[in-house]
Amino acid sequence: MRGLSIRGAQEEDPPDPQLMRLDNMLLAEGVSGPEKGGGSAAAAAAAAASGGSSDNSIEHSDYRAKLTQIRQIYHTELEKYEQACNEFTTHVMNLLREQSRTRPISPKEIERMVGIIHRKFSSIQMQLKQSTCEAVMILRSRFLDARRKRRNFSKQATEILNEYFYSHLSNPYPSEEAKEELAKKCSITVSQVSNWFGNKRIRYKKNIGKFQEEANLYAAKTAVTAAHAVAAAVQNNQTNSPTTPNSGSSGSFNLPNSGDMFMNMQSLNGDSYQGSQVGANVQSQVDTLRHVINQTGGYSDGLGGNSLYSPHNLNANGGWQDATTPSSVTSPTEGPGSVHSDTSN
DNA sequence: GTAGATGATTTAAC
DNA sequence: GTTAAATCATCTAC
Repeated sequence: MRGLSIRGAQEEDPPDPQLMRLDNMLLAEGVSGPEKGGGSAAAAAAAAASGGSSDNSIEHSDYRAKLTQIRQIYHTELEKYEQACNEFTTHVMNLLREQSRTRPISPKEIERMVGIIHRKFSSIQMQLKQSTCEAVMILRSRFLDARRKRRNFSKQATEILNEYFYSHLSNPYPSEEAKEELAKKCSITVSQVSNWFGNKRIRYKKNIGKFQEEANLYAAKTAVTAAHAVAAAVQNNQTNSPTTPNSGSSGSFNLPNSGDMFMNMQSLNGDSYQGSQVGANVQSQVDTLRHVINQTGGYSDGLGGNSLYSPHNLNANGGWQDATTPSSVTSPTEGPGSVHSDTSN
């Protein structure tokens, strides 16, 4: 009859904070909101976190596809529950209507019954929302956790990074510009470059012997180039004006002021070119050359702890022995802890 | 399946 | 903010 309405019961429902929280989350994740652009915020955040890799869009669409799947399931289930709720309410109302023929039924009693039904169904709905939220959280954490989809860098990228590392072994702290350059060359992000150098430094330091072979490889690889470049630099220095002969594609790595290593190299070779006038790429090549000279002249026992290559790079504390290490007399400006700029212009 | 390699993250120091 | 160091999670070669 007229009194048999379910509206009253719905209006009486106090706003459940837990339910509100779930609703808000589902809305934010694009599960319960408008159809278009669902979960875009989360996907965008995840995309940003993934570091902008080339397969980013694929994973992005994968995320969206899965989110859509969750959304569909949620809506189907929600619809089912609502339908079941309505059907059951109608059924109970019909029963009450029939009963009203035999006994008087007050509107309050009807309201109470409807209230019970709704509470039951809303608790089911709450469970649905909760499990949907959990599903979204799992999906999101899987998508956001970069470690789960770690990809090794390409061989070329690793080579570029290694070349830089071993040719700057005296101070393997690329400046921001150098990092950007390397990132561009390797098609990775600057933070990936930083990560790589962080990992490389610590792993190299921990086991120099293990990396000796690799160091030799990269040193030999660039030895010819270094020899040519140094020769050219010397020639330039003798014949040309003091302008920096810096046309390397790897950017300009200038030597601000000669360090121990560099000075050693000068005496080692007997050459007398000035570090401040030669492009810093030469300095890296000097590193390489020195290593090659040491390696060919020295005896490698495989452990490398006291090899000719490593000790000049690492100080007693395990830090990198650099020309600009604070303990050094020459230049107390740089070293671990500050952004190094052996490539400063 | 496993060991080692490797990229990413976390924590603490600076 | 960057860094070292430890750790995690995944990849890769066997």
